[in-house]
Amino acid sequence: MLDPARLRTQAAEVAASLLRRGCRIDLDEFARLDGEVRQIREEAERLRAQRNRTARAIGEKLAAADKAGAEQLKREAATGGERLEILSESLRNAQDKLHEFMLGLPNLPDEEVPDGTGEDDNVQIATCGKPRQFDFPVLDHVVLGERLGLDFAAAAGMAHARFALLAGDLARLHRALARFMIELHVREHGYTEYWVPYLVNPGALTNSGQLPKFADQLFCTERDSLYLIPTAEVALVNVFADQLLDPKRLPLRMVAHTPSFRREAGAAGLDTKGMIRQHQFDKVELVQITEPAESPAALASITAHAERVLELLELPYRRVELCAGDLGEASARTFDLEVWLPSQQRYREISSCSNCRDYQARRLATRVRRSGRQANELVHTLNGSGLAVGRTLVALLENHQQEDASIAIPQALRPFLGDDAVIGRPHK
RNA sequence: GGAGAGAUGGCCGAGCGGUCGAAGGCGCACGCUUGGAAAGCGUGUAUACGUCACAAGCGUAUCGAGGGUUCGAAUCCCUCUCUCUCCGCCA
Repeated sequence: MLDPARLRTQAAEVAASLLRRGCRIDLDEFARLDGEVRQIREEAERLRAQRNRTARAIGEKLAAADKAGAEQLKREAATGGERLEILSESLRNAQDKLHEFMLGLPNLPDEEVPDGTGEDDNVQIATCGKPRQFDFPVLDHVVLGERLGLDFAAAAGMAHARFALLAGDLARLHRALARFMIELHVREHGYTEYWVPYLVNPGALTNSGQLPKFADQLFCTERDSLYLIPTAEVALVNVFADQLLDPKRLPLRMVAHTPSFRREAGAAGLDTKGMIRQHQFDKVELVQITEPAESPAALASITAHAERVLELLELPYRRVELCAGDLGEASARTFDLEVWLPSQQRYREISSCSNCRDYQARRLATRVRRSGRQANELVHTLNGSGLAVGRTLVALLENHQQEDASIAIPQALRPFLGDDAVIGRPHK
């Protein structure tokens, strides 16, 4: 959510900023809704102040044993209640409308964010690692995976399209990857591990920015009105909802390994083959909660933490900065990490690291306590995938395949895989 | 799912129709004390919104949430949510 005060005082700047990401705000509508709220509230507060004064006076009369005076005041106070009731009702309505309007607005892009309207305008910042030259025909992860225990038919049979099932060494590899990532972030990057609910209520999703706009992308349990998390970010960021934090506790670094569930509505025809785009995928998610001034540095750190995973797994990748038009709803600035896929001869997203500044914090009401007469402040929140486990599995299979279709395991991962150096060697 | 108990400020905990935004303690901040620290002593310390200069002051709201009774509700009534205990079921 944007700062309503800023929208009042710097309307033109806000509108221009939103326009960069392709969002046209109706400033007149805002002014109308906001003005209505303020006008009604002013009158309601005046009436309430009057009522409170009278009630206090009655109390004083009674304390002074002035029964007659108290009765007199009571008679006066009896009128005017209906007007206040009407005002309260319309105030509630006006506030709801304003709130709904505000919930529809995305975050403002940071000034450094490049212009652009979509994916094609994103800016490559760096490439890291060289795509390997193969001296044999490369196989894609579906062919490689099926040899090892990847089974889409079984998954579709028991669930639906866009679900996968892993067996044997592939399931072991998947588990090893997740453990490797989370241990790295906990032991070397200073994150605290969380284990969180995979079903959350609408309030949690509104706080993190998924609702009300993106309900279509979420799986919902009809009977209980709970939603499956589309990312652990939702759960992690809500841990500190409604809290006033001691600045000494910041920055908070949190990591969780969870499944993520996405309906992928509107993605018909995209990545229909393979494990790239699934309804359910595991992800190791990083979240940082920081002092406002620290969030730019934190974005750099969270991105570096995700990159470290790719480096240790010896996977070639590049870092891309999203243009204003491609930013996620809550993000002010985002770096995507894209891993090289030999079968596709291109880089594919494997991590997205975002600084949401105070956009989520405002909905969450997560603040830092300031001493003296300084006003308390909203924290900044950041999130990044460190990494998407399924896509990492895909990248690992393809990049580390050998001529006999077995998979070489990078050194750093071996301790998590019973020290195996290769998996899927053909049987003699 | 059944029965009972509870939900108060950053935390603990009193209050059970009026001057209660709320005693007391802890914590925290500042000061005194000290060679320095601890202890001790003193002072201060809820949040959000409005007005306004993001000051002071003033006003409004907030004692789990929503409704009700009343001139007036943390306190009384109703509904809901959550937590705990016991029973049932169960990975």
